[in-house]
Amino acid sequence: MLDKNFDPAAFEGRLYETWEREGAFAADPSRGSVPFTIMIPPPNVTGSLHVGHALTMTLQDVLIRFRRMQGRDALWQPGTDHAGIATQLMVERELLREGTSRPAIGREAFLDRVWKWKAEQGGTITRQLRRLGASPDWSRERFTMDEGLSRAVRTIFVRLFNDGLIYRAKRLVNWDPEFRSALSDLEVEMREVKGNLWYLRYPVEGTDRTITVATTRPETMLGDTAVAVHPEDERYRDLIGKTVIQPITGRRFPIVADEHSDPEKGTGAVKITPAHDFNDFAVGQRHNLASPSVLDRSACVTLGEIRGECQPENSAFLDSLEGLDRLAARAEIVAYMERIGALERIEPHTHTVPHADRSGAVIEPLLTEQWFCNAAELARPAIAAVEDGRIEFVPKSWENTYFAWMRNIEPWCISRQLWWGHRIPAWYGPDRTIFVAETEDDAKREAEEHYGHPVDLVRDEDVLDTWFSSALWPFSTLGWPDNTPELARYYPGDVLVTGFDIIFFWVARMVMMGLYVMGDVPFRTVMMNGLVRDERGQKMSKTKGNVVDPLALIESYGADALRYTVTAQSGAGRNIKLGPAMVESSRSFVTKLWNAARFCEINGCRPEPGFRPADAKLPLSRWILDAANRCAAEATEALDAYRLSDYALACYRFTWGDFCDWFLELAKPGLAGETNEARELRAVAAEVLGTILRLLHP
RNA sequence: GGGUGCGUAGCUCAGCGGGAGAGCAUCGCCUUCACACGGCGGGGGUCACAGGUUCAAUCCCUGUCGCACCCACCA
Repeated sequence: MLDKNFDPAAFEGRLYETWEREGAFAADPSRGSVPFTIMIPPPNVTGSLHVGHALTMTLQDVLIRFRRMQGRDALWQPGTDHAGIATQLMVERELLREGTSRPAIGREAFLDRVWKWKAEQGGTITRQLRRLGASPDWSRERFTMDEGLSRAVRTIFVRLFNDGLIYRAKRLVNWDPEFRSALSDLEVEMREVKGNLWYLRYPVEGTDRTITVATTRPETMLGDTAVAVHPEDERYRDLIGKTVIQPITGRRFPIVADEHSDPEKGTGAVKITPAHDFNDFAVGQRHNLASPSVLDRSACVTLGEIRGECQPENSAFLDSLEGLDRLAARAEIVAYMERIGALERIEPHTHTVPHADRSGAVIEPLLTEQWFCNAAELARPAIAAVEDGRIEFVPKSWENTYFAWMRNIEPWCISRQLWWGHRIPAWYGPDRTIFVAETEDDAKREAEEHYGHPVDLVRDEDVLDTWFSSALWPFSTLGWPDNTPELARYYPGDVLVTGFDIIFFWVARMVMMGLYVMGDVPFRTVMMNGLVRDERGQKMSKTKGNVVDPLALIESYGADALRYTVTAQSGAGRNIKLGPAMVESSRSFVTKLWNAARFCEINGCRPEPGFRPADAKLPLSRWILDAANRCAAEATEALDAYRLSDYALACYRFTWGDFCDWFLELAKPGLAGETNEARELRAVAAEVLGTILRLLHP
């Protein structure tokens, strides 16, 4: 006898173990059926399950179970990501707590430490996915730093390099001074900050005039190489071409005319610091200006590059700046300018300042040598693939977002000054000639050929952006570069399900790499799911304390209740609101279903081996069977079209409204006994219950 | 500055050219032998606002306001 209240905790774990043990989730290339592939967005290996995962993984699980039930050879490829920056940060913090640090223990020991951390924490997320009831083929689990996947990374790096699509260049990059690494544009987050606008007077040489520039970062004035004014600006027209004298260093540089200057902003005259500002860098290129760096990798003042040009009278002050943090230097410089009467005024000013999304540090644009990927070249076929419909987004409106970014894509900075990640397969000869090869031996051979004799090579210190290996996920997990049966069978995948927050980070780059390496798209449909918010629609964050823990919800209400909630809420690409109240109402549905099954059991409604639905005679039977068919058709249609909430609601309506409230209530009086009618009703009840269970299985 | 999405019952949302809907909440009744995590019944909306197209507009167009998010050069 079933208990009247369903206790999910007692069943879900046991049932899952049986499923997994019996290989119910395993894809089987030797099966004859048509494959159906979903690549899991690999979660951070040391992460834990949050509501966003709960949503996206549930939706994928619904789709994969649906196709599996249809007899397709369904592969849901699981795995985890090494998450370079995030993981390294966590381990570094742990080291700091122990009173040591990453530089102190050295690269090798540090990497050992991260692997150890991974070994300890690595199982958490996959355990939690199991608790959610997700059904990927665990026997094929991969990790982005597995030997196989690492080989894929090296192979593609070499290929892209040989094709001229990866190159090393000295460019202005987003620099995280706290983490001391370059970041890609995507890892930068603009935040509004209250600051000041300092108006600084620069004397114009050979006149008694000054020109006033406004800046939010006075410390960068040390690296100025020009003042720019708009060519049409009447106020400054006569000053164009004249020379200004930097008040602190005494360096001389021209006043140039450039469209970049906006007469409306500040004073209309802007100081140009090519080495520390992206716009200024562009201006510098147009006017052939030098671009001396005055901040080092920790964002501390370094005057090496300009020292020779400075006037000796201020060397005491300049010496005092050397090595100062940028903010300390800012204060000193402002004070100095005020002392010499060159500070016109200070205006409070709110502006958006770039921050590193992980460390939170203020980004300092820095001129450094980095590895870049020519994304524009790779983007061209990737744009075409969406234009001509080989890839379709659901909902379609996301295609515009994709296009907008892809059509204006900037070179992708792929090197990171981290230790945890795929080390760049590049070696340098004694004269800094670069040898890119899959292995050190290959590099040495190339070098020997180049120099005519064996030489010692030094390997590049940097590692690759985490997203570089993620971009290869759709084929690297299937064994590429080897020509495996899996690769032939499961590539390209069918649908990718993910949040729109990583459309550029991941989706776009998978398309680029898939087309470049495989000559075909990595998936045909991209289903975008929304972000999960709290019950009032607010973003969840630890500081607000409104984070909902999916595991707590599972404990209280059961995995099915949570899964049903997120599926029913997941309207096409829109954000979903999630809180205990909603899961609670789903739990009621689960209980309702449980009790319907219990009712059938109590009343002896068991599947009749000889029963055929077409033989049903009673109007009630025929009606419910017909309704069940319609519900099944509706559910299937909704799932085919990726309208998962419609699917969930159709099942809900039929189960509760039609089956429980009408059919079971009306059938009650006639269920008992051995009449033909009673036998038919019992068989129909069992039949329809079976349909419902199958429909709701996903 | 550019762009996207959303504003429909107290809440969450569906509908998207001709009857304003669902679930939850609420109210009333039901101490019924599957389920009170239940059953039956009821109340509740000038479909953000202003114009326009149409025989007809919540639905199409234009504009306004409000909310959210994305992109963008930190003067």
